Amino acid sequence: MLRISKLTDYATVVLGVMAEDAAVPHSAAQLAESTHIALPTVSKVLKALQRGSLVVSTRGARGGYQLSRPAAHINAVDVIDAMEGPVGLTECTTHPGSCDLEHTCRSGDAWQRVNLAIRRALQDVSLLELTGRASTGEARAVTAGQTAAEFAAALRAGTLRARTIEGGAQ
Amino acid sequence: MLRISKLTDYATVVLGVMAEDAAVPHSAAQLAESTHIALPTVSKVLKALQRGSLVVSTRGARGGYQLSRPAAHINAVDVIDAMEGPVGLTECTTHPGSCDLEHTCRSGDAWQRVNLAIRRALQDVSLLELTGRASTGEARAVTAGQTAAEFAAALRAGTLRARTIEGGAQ
DNA sequence: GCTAACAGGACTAAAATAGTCCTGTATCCG
DNA sequence: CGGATACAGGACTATTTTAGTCCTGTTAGC
Repeated sequence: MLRISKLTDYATVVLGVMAEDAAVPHSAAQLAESTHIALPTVSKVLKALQRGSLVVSTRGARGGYQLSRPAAHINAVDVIDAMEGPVGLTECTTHPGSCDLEHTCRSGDAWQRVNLAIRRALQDVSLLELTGRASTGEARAVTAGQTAAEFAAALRAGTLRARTIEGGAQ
Repeated sequence: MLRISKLTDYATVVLGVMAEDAAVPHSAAQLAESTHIALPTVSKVLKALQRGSLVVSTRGARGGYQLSRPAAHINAVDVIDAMEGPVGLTECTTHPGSCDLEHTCRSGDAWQRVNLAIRRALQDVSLLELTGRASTGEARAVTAGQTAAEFAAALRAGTLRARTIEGGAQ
C-alpha cells in the first residue's frame, strides 16, 4: 500500500548525514560519497529539498548545503511535501468535472479527511527519528503534536523490525 | 504526497454501489454502467476485490458480485490492501542487502512505524464513510479503534472541502 | 445445449519515476 | 584578475509502474 518514492527515501538519508554535523556545509559530492548514491541523483534531491526550504545552499568554492533548521524541527511531512509535492490521495483532484458520476462518487471528502489524518501522523515524526539518531521518546517531546499520545503507542508497539513484504494483488 | 492508485479509487466507487443494495448480486456489466467505468476495468477491480475477500462472486447466469460483509465492517485498509497489496512505504523492503550503507540508512524502522500509524488511521475509516453514505459519526461508532479519538478530531476539523491541488516539486 | 456471467492470464499503451547530462552563474582563493 | 569549486536550472532518456483491453476457459441457469 501507499508508498513513498525512492527519491524521498534518499532524501531522508541525505538529510540524516547533514544532520550529523549541521554546522558545516556539505557539498553534493561529499554527500554522494557518504551515502553511496550517484552524484547527479543526490544533486537532484538536494535541489528539491532547497526548493522546499529544508536546506539552504551556499555557492562557490567551500559552498554546499546545510539544514535550514534543527533536525528536530523537520518532520516527515516536510520531507515528503518537498520531494513529492502536496499531491492529494486521489487523482480526480484537479479536474472537478472529469468524474462522470459525481453523485455516486461521494467518496471525495472522506479521502481528503483521511489524507489529513495521515498528514498529522507524519507531522509527529521528526527527521531525528527517521534517521534513527534519537530514541523515539526524546524527539517527540520536541515536536509535541496533538496526536502524540496515540502515535507514541504505535511507535512503542512497533517492535516489528522486518519491513513488510511486497506483493499481493496485481 | 502519498497517493492511492486510480484503481483503488474506482474500487471504493464500485463497492459503494454494491453497498446500496447488498442483498442482490451485481454483475460486472451493471456496475460498469452505473459507475460509468469501462467494463474490462470494472472487471479487473472486482477480481482484485474478490482475491482480497471483500466481495464474493457467483458464477453463471444471474450471478454477480456481492459484498462479503456489511459495508460498516469494511475499512480503507481492506480496500487498499486488496487493490495494491501490502507493499510497504519504502522500497528496499524486499532486498535487505541492496542498500549499500545500511548503517547510515537507519531510517528503515521509523518508516515502518509510520506505516503502522497510517494503517491505524485508515482502519478507522469504513466504506460507509468513504462513499459518503453515513455521517462520519455513525459509522465510526461501529469500527471503534484506538485512534478514534484523535482521528475523529481530524474528521471534524475536516472542513476543507476542496481537494488538495496537485503540483509542487517534480 | 445455449446463454450469461465470472476466472485467469497475457498483452498493449500510457504515464510517472528515476537517473543523467549540459550550460550557466556565483564565490572563494591565490 | 583568473582559475577552480560548487550550486541552479532545465532538457533529456530510460525504466518501471499503472491503467486499460482482450482472449480463452469454466460454471451455472434456463
